[in-house]
Amino acid sequence: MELTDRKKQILKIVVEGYVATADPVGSKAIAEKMPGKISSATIRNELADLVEMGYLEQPHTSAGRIPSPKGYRLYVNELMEQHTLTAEETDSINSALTGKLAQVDQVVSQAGQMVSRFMGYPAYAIAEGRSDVTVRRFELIGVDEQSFIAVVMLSDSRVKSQLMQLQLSVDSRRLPEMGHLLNTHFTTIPAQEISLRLMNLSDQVEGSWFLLLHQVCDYACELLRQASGQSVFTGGTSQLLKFPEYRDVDKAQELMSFMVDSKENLPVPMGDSPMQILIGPENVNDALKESSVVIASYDIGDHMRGLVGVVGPTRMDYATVAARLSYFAESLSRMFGKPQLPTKEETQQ
Amino acid sequence: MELTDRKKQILKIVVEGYVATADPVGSKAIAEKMPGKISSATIRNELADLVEMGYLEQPHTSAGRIPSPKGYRLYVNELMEQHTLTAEETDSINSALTGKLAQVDQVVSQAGQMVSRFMGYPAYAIAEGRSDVTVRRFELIGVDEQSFIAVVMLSDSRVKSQLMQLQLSVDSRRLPEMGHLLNTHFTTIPAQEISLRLMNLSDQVEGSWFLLLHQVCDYACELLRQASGQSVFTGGTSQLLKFPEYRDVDKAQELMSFMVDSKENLPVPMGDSPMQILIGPENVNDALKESSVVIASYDIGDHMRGLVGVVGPTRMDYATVAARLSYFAESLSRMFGKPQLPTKEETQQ
DNA sequence: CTTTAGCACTCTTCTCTCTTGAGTGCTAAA
DNA sequence: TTTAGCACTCAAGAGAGAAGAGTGCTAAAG
Repeated sequence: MELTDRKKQILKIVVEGYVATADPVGSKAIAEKMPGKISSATIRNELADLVEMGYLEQPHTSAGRIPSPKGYRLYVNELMEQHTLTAEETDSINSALTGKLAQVDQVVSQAGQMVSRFMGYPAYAIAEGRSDVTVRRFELIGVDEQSFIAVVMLSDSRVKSQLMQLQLSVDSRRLPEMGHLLNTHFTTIPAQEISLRLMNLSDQVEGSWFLLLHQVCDYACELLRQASGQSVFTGGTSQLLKFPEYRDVDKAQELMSFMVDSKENLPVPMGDSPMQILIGPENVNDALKESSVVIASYDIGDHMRGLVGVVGPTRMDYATVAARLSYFAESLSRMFGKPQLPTKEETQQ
Repeated sequence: MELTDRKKQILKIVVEGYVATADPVGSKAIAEKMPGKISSATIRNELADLVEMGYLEQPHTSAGRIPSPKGYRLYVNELMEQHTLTAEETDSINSALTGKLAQVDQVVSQAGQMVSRFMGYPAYAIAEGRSDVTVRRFELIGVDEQSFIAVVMLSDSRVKSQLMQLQLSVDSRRLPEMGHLLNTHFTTIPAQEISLRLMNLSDQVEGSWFLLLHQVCDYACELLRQASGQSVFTGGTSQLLKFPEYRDVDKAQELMSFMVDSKENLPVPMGDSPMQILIGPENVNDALKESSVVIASYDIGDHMRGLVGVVGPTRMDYATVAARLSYFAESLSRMFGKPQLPTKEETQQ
């Protein structure tokens, strides 16, 4: 059977009607929205075809039609009109972002909540870890006889620091020397290597100083470990409850606790496309089989990517969500996409 | 009318029965749990008295009784038996805490979720800000011709650092000099003062270096601002849905969005008691009038306090929650209560 | 004066049935 | 191929009846 233009148009009306009201759409309502005068009977014939082809479903014999996942997919791929953002929409995204631009880390952890607020759906943000992060530089700053600050600069240009106690009172004038030792032996190597080399040094450095090195190296390893693990932040899960498809408390809780407790299993985009839409059963994870996810990725620093995703019922306003989310992701790319340190090439010019 | 021991005992049975099952408790069930043989008719007489006195309520004429807020209050004040934690309970709290002890900031932000997990109720954590935090020390570390690291040590012993770009290429050998300038002019003073003094310096320092000072001072002011504002973290709000009193999606959403969007209004303890229980209408906030809150506070650093709270239906297992929460708070006090830097007195001994 | 047994009464909850109305599928004519 | 007409289906809502838990009251017993 052929998928005529008229069939497509009917499908589009059904999707948009159902997205707007959550009620199955009947032939009469469709007839009114179709250009030209077509009777509801004709529409019914077409609807029957669309059901047969798998683009629509009927909840029961005497209800209107609702889109099937396949129907949504066709809608998203071909029928959906580009939603152009209003000034209001872009403004509210911009203003929220400009306030918080301080630190990359913070933005990622807040992105989930921000996205959720703008989209009106639960959302999440993932910063993918990189296993190739190393320490670029150590710095030790003496504070008093019993404490010092360890500053660690990572190869992804993030800087972390922590106050540390000295177990034994030692002459802080030797701190620069220890810093030098750290910089010569423990930079640009992976975490496992750090532990190894530290062991080798245990003979060459006297006890109390070795403890200091140990403390700093532990801290560095912890940072590298954190950098290599991906971090996931969810936000606005309670927005789920406003959708009729989650009025059933058990369904709502299933998805909510999935988003909170099994964050790590939230979908990440396959391939390189900057925006991806997963509809209902297209999701691998059981908890999402009746929901849809829209994902957009953005650049962080040099070669890193982060992603933001929106979760909702399959009856999601894909056009609006996709437009807003991609704008949001582009904004983040614009803010953090450029390397934070100028590269060698740029410096030379 | 007198509140006899027997009446109290009946009240206790009603509270504990209702807390366990969420069903109104009938006279027959009570009679079976009472020591000695007392008929259900006698119990009914007592129940009628307890209702008259305001300790119990009946949802409708032919249902059992449920405790009123006043009844819960009496239970909490007098009747509740101290719940002693099992080894399992303490172990799981300890093990979760020991893993994350790295940084105070992180613990506060994760405490909400951790508490929620252990209690089985939604929870929150607040770190109260202090307005008297100042910068104790600045440190500038050159990275390359166009960037440096600003390290700021605050008077509450926290250390923060950030990578900064230089607008103009300047000789980084003068960085220590700038650091010295910052340390002599901008430490131990409040944020407003920093802005003021910076203005005064604008003449004395040449343009590009002034920009650098500006950048660092802005960062410091932002940190002080953050330190003075209180931060609130909620966790496990989706746990609400498992309680029958929140099966009504609208009620659930009201409380959930209150906990997420109006975090700042979550109750803080009055007075000095380390543990506080607010039952139903005792809560000031409308959104909490039908819920209860258990709050415990703990020490951070020298003279600071943080707090953790649990939110749930008035039908809450107060004995268990109180015991676990106070243990949790005590553990945090133990970990962070001691000043992170030894005080002068300790050093001199 | 307190406790108890007995019994009618109340009120929720569950189930079953009936009604209503939206929407369909099919047929036959245009 | 389109349309009008009509019988049919099914969910949702309203009522009615039955079941069951628990009460309140009364009168007798301790």
